[in-house]
Amino acid sequence: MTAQRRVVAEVLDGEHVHLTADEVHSRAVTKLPEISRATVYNTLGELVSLGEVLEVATDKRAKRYDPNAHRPHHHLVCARCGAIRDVHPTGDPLADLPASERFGFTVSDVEVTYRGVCPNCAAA
Amino acid sequence: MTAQRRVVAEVLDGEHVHLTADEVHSRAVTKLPEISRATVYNTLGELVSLGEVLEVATDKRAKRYDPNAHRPHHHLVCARCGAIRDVHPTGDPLADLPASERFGFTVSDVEVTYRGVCPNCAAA
DNA sequence: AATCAACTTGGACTGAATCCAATGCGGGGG
DNA sequence: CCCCCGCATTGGATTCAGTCCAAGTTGATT
Repeated sequence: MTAQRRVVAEVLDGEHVHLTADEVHSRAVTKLPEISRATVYNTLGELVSLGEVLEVATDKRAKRYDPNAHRPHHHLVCARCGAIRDVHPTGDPLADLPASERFGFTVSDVEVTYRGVCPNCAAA
Repeated sequence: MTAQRRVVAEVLDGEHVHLTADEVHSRAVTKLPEISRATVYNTLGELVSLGEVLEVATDKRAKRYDPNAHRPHHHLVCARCGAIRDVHPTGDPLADLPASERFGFTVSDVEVTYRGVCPNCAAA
């Protein structure tokens, strides 16, 4: 546990939004000016493999990092502005995939992305 | 409708797999050697806005293009090799998102990605 | 045959992410 | 207490996907 990793963890923990790696980096820089982008990427990668943080790839722009890895949830994305909210649907989508549709895969996870237009963009 | 667009459409129609733009391009080149990457991107973009083809962004590598746009379906992705299969779950995930979880969004679409390990990779 | 708009081309450019060689740092053994 | 080794960090170069743009073609219309 180095100063750099602590700073990255703090940034993620501080704001419960979905930051890009570059956003994490620029916030980290304010706390530890000499931290490099490579280290942010490394640390984010480790946090992801530790299961502490989730990668979200809702658009094909930058990946976003979701610190809320422990409570299962899905995402609601605005098609206009890209805003992301965590949502908790009822029901279990995994149960909706019958064995005949699994093609021998060992299915371990499911990711649901709802798309729509947020109130802000709808008003504009 | 130009020769270039016909070729792109043929490539997509020919193999019902999920190709990247570059894969579409290299297949298109075998049929029409002077076709450029830019044209493939343009044409894919148009097909997407016409609703003839779907973009799939399962990982953060290249977008993939799914010619099966007319029958609603979702995707099952192998976490190891990246293979993608179309699947048809039962139930309607849109119905599983209560109004209280919509935060005022006009929700129009939902995309479900199942992740697991395919039989091939499980064997290896 | 002339005109003009739409399409295509290819090369430059951008943004995101990764790679890599060099440097720095910290903790354990002497 | 100091040195040394290994791991972490750095930052610059590189890759990869995708977009942009100015110039060149094509083809439809008249």
